[in-house]
Amino acid sequence: MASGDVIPQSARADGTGQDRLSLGVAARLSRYLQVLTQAKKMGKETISSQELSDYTHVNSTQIRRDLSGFGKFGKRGVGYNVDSLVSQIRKILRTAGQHNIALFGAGHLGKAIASSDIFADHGFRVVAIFDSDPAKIGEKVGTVTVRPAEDLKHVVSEEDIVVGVLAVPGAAAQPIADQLVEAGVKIIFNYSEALLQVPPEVTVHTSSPAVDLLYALYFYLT
Amino acid sequence: MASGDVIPQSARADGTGQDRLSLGVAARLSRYLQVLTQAKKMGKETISSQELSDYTHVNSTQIRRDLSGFGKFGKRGVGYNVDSLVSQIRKILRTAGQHNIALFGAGHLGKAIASSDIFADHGFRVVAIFDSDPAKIGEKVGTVTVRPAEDLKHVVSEEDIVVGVLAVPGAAAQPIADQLVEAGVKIIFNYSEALLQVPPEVTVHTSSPAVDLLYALYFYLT
DNA sequence: TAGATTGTTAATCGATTAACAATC
DNA sequence: TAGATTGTTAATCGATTAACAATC
Repeated sequence: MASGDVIPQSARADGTGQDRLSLGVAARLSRYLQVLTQAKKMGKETISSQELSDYTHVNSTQIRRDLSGFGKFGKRGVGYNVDSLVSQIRKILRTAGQHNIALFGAGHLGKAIASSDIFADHGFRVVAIFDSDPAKIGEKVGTVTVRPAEDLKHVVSEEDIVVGVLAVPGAAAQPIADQLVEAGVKIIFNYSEALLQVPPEVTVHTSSPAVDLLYALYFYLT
Repeated sequence: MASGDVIPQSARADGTGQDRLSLGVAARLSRYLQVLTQAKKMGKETISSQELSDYTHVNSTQIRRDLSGFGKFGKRGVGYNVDSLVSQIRKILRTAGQHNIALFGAGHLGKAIASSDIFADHGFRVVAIFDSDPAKIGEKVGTVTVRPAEDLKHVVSEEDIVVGVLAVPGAAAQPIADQLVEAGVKIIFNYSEALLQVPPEVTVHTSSPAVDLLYALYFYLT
């Protein structure tokens, strides 16, 4: 009834191929990738499982285990080569390519997202920005021009967009989600606080910084 | 060496009291809280474990299990009362009160955060905003005036701030994190892509929307 | 009552960790 | 060589799930 869940099958993390990764392995590999991407920017050439552990809060044994399931990527006594580990993980996650995303909402949040490196670093490109406020149409955000909501369907198919990002107020989120679904978007990234109703084949990820904060606070308070 | 990790002890989720919750239970309870808060806004009075499951992507049996460890909060055949479940979970997470947060960076992202309900809904109040750009000092963001970085230490102790939120470019993040640590902040919420080095008693949470997206994409692509 | 949903059990599966030989 | 760190094993612990009696 609600957001389309990701239904994983049992997975073998042994690198033998066709099976899906388990939810946990896929999530952790994504996190390693984030740290590695950043480590690369900082000019780091190798990284140990212990360093990765410090940054991801994942046990170092588990990191070595996760990685060794797909090959012998490390050098004993040295660690992992950052560059080659990045490409290995990208290959495993099959996210080596470029992916186009559409952003909805050209307010402060939308502008922050469009101008940040966060998505760009991982191969996501904001190729279209929409807003329902006529005053914002035509405005430039970075190199992209804000378009009216009516263009959505057309742009989604034209530009091969699979991810829609909602940077709008909670009250506006559901109607836009409906439009995205109708236009064929399969992944919705929801930055509003609204709970979205979508068909089961669509995945909704709701960003929840306050939830993360509550969680961090619990361990601080106890 | 890196971000301070949260080191949980073994926990009994049986409501008998003093022990810490496990990482998993605390994380899930936080997510239930987010959904319940939103459901309440939408005027919902009761909610079933199945509905909670639809929105959180957590198995409904596990939700009932998580909750029943602390008491019999539900009514068979009916579900859980939203209001009372919110206060029960707040009690369990010991986050029933107000918490003050300091925000660093008055750019698009900072403004988006300060004006959103996301933190406010969960009892977090942005009581101070800092920026290192002299041009921004004195500017109003919502009801809060942007202050110079020099005020940081003074404000943190004055206003009883435990959480610092970084909404600054990656290159600026580490020096500000250092200042926050020096001022006594114990939880840093990092919206930049930088990897932060902090002492072990400080918890860093790095927001990683692109990582979440990579992860969602993997399951879409396979 | 009939239908729905909780609370709980029992069985399984995956995550986690310590330890250490292999080896760079 | 000596030190460091991987790759891997084995043992444990917690998460997950199906199933169903209890009961609203």
